[in-house]
Amino acid sequence: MFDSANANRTPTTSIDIKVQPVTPATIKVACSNCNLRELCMPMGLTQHELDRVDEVVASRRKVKRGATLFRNGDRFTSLFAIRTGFFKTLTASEDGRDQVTGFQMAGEIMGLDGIVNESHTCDAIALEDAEVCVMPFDRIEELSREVNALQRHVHKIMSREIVREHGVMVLLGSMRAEERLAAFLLNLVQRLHARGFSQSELVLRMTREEIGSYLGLKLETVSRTFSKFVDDGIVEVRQRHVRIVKPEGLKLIVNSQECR
Amino acid sequence: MFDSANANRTPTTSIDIKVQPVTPATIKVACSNCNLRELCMPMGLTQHELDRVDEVVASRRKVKRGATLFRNGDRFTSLFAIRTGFFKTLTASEDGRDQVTGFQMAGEIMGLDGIVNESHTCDAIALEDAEVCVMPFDRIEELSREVNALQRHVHKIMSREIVREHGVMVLLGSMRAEERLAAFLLNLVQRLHARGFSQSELVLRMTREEIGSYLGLKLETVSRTFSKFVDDGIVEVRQRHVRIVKPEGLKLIVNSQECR
DNA sequence: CTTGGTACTTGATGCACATCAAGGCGAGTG
DNA sequence: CACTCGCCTTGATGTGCATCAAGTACCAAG
Repeated sequence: MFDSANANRTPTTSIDIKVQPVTPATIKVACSNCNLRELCMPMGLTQHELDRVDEVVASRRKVKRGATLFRNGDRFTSLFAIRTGFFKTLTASEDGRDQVTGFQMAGEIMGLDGIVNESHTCDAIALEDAEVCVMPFDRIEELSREVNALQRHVHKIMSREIVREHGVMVLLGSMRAEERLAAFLLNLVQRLHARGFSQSELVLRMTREEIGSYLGLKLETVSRTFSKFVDDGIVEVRQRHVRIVKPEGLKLIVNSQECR
Repeated sequence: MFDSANANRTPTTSIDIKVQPVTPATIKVACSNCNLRELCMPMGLTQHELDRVDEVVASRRKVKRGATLFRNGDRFTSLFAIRTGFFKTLTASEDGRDQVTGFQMAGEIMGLDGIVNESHTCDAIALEDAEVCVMPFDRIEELSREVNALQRHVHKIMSREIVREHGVMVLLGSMRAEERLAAFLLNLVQRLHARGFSQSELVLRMTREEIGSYLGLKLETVSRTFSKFVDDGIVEVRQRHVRIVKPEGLKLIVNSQECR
């Protein structure tokens, strides 16, 4: 399960959203040999279990930059593991107010919100061309009854999401603008680093407005705060290219909590 | 499973925290005849499944007002279903900043945050004398491999928590003080109403400061906002006793979104 | 090249909420 | 009864961020 990003993939045309059934004819691109498996697969499986887990991915789907993977109100059937690309999830309250509730990158799972009412409660939109593994949820449930490690893994993924959101609540409820942005940047590089990217350089896939929406700030405030960090020599910013010069500087800001 | 609050309970002394093993000697207080089962049990079980689910609750535990059920760093072993009483959960970031991340009432489940790392990441503190059902998580996992409805139920509970937190993120990220408090009150009465209490009257179990912490506001702001609602004739407030005079007034405030 | 559009930056001003400060109310206690 | 303590209310003032506004940089299309 949770197969994502592999060099061996079938060539595809660039139709906006395309479903590729996984059949014997398709070149085998299984979770078991996916290079993201440490990120999204349960560890310590037997070979037999690994083979079973491969069955979870029903198909793959390409999502063009700007396209929607699923949207609020869509019937829930599957979870999605990101193979490549970058997403945002948008939650809309009844009254039209909407807000970015997360940014997801390769190896992360989307769609957990849909389980309760069998219908999604947020929109998932690709911020760059992406490919996801489609994992029908009833198949996940079926298999996780048989493979204990998979069952535990599913529980952990959901629990991790709950804990992550606790962190965002603390951020939104008690941090000042500089602290929020510093925490955001640190979180991003940390996740990118876990995927083999630089610890100090990153390319933002989202606009200032999207960052602001996520952090509960206006885009002008995000921009100003970036500028302040640059003035203070903590980061260098050119467009969406960010280079963290003093990571300790950011950590210091997050832990300062002079306010509230 | 998820047995909570029942009239038939064994008499206990008032030792601060007390564990009551469920043995044949104990008067039978099973989920299957718990009056909260519609809230926290999967529906549509066969009698046999019901009997199995009863086994999930290993013991019960009383928690005095102000006492801690579990705290950040405690080893995770069990989920807790509230039988009676009212809790808050507090999340503390490394730097000592802490924040109320939720208020839980009878029929609700606590401890989901502990699954990922097998250790709790928040404190659960009783706001009034309470009793919880202790449900060892490995027993839940074991049984949910056999009872499909239970498996689905566990997934739904976790997904529901994720969706709830999305709502809080929107609240914290985009609402003004009045909107936050109005949304908070509406949420509370709605949940209380589902438990058979009044739709218009409620007793707050938490201080203004705790409400403020949850809503990302200072206690003075919470107090002032209450006063404003009283001036506008939307609610009546006497201490922690709140009477909602115009529920539409509150709904209007939540949906106004004039700001941000 | 020019043109247009989107994303971003920066300045000026205003406002919502925090902060600081001074009581008031109710409950428990000596 | 007075006393204390925790919790709450209310006023005065300050400030962090939103809002409004103008202008710049970059990119894609003509």
